[in-house]
Amino acid sequence: MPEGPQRPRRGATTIEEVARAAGVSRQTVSNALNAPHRVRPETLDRVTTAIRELGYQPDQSARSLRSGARRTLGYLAPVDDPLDPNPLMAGFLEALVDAAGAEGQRVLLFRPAPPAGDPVAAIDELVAARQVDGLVLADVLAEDTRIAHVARLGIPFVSFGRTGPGEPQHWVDIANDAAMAAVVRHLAALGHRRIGYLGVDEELPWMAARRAGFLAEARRLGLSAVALPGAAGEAGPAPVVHDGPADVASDRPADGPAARAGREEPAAPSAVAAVRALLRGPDRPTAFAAGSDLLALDVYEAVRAEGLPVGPGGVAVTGFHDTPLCRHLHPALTSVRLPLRAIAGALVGRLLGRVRGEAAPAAGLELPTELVVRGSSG
Amino acid sequence: MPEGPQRPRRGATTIEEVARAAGVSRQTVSNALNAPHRVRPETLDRVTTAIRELGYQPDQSARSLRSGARRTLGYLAPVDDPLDPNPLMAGFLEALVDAAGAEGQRVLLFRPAPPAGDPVAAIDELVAARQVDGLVLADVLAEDTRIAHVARLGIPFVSFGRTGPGEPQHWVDIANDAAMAAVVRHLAALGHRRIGYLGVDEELPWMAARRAGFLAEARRLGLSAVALPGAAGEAGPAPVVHDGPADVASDRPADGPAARAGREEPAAPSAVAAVRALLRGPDRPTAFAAGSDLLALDVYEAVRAEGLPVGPGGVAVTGFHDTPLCRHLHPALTSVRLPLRAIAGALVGRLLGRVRGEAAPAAGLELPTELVVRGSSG
DNA sequence: TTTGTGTGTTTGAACGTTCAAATCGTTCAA
DNA sequence: TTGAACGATTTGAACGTTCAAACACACAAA
Repeated sequence: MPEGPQRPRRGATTIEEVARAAGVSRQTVSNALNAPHRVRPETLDRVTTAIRELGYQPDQSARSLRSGARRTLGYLAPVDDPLDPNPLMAGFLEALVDAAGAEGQRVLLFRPAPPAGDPVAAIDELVAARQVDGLVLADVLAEDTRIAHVARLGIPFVSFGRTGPGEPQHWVDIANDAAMAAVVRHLAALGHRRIGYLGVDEELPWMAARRAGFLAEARRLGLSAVALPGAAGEAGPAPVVHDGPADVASDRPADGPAARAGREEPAAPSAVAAVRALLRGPDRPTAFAAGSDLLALDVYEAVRAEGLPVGPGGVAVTGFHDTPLCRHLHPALTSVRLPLRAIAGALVGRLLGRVRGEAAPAAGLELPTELVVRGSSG
Repeated sequence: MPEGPQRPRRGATTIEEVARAAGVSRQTVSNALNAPHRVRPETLDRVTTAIRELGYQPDQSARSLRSGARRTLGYLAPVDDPLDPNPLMAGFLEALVDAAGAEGQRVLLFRPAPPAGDPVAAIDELVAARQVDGLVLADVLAEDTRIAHVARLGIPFVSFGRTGPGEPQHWVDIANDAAMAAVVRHLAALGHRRIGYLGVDEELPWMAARRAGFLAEARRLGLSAVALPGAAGEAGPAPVVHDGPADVASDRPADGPAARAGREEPAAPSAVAAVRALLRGPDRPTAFAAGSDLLALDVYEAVRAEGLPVGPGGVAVTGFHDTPLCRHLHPALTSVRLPLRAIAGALVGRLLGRVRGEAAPAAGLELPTELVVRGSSG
């Protein structure tokens, strides 16, 4: 059973061997790599050739030890509800790794040690061991302890998701409210005059922003709008309703992820029931915007249960995230696509700026989304 | 605008300071950390206290440089079709990071540089820079060039997904065929005698195994079975059909990921059409197993389009992967849950064994799945 | 001729840790 | 009493790189 050659884990080519081969000193090889402009073109050529022929690559540990630069960014994976994971994390991570790679940086993934690990402790370990130059955080909440902690530590960081007004503004985020406003305009352009919104977990900033964006734009356009909390509550608070230019009543659903933790199967039917009730009532909405693609499934179900077709002829439906699910639905689901590559690029750019000690931009960056129109509304 | 204290990136506590504080030498501190049994209990106590009080953690770069151990595992993220990403990658990565963390290892994420990057080159870079002790590969195909390459390099590796018979057997995988056989038994136990299967991308080993497992178990139980290629083809090859103990005809759909690359929207409707045709035909199946949760959506659509209910009373449906989607469908979708934490644990265990130079197990490891029964079949 | 100013290259030291070998006591067998 | 063996600890060196400073040389200005 041949297993390949004895692996030469130790003893890879060093800078010294390259130097000897090129007839120069250690440092010149180092310069050729890190500051080519300091090396005479002819010498550079000789060194480059030697590097190529010997297949040399600097040992990253030695580099880091001496220079202090780790060339690695840490990504703190959010600990989300395994039953309700953030639907875009996989795609975001890919984009992040690509963006980092384009800048010569690697991405180190880490998580609080389960069970119920402390993210702050995980950050401390990584930083104390000097394994990363900077940190990328995601799923940032209002008053997030992680933000306060990394700011105190003084390690460069950025976040996908905006931080509070009193905190450092090193964030990149999508314009959740504007995205939902665009959805409302899209539906209005199709002739819809009474539209509904189905949300969930409204204490999450991005969810709250989507709902707010929906209501604001509907009011601006003089549409009649109904916003449903998607959470399960027997009697529950009254949904936000306003007609025409009336004022918006405020409410907050009582339960969130905390209340739902530990459940085996969520009480999704109540969301369906709420939408059905609306569809049966007077002035039923002719269109529904959902706060996520998965929530749109509940809307589909409610619409069909009421014997109506989903789509422009019946009840139009839109989602959020543009997950692969959208294309597999019938009709395919109109959804909001996030510019993950742009987000990742901006995050990496800003983070490296901070790592290099450049002055930080005074404000966060808000990126636009793209509405992908499909059969469910077009 | 206060920005936190000047960050002390350089100048963190070193082993020397700890040694001084504890009144011992460098090496004793090192021993206390790496080989506590060599240190007298009383001394160990003093050192441990000093470490805690000074908040010392060894610099990972210095450690790696001297000892050669990187304490980091590389995960080569597969470059999958962005329109059809592997649905379990996010969950698998989380499990992998946790399993690695439990062994004191970090996970470094890397990808071939886009566009159209070469995975082999990406591996070479990482290995040449000595940034990882071992590699985890995923989505392994038959005759995968990555496997041959890492075997040749001699770097320890493991794969999620089995390797070919001529290759090293350092893999962990789920029993795709057994999982689908369990689905068939589940449906048979519910009284179904004629069942259908909807697959896609059957040249992928795991998809082929699911299909094969379905057909084999159906035959064993004497059921009548129909397996549909889920791919879009106008006339397409005839689906595999067998009744009772008859022999299985073979076919292969003409197009796969390659043929589908670059498309904006997939031709999913044809899968729906194929299922509908089957449902309209004589001896229509009373149950359908799908090769993934997303494919189950097509089955739902087909069943409803034929005016039948999804569920035990009408046409039973099952999926694969147990994604969050399952719980949001109406009725909720019965699906096959993958033991991601067990897989990750086994992979990390085997990989570290190889890193330490222990003898490799002679064979791969196949882990069982779990059937989660929900409304669509229960 | 001397001095100054670059440009390109080399040399010595250092980064923080662990390895390998040496040292210092103690205990036990000869 | 010697010395062999062991356990606990220390010392010197090394891992492979980059920093900081020194050096060599060419060329222009005084």
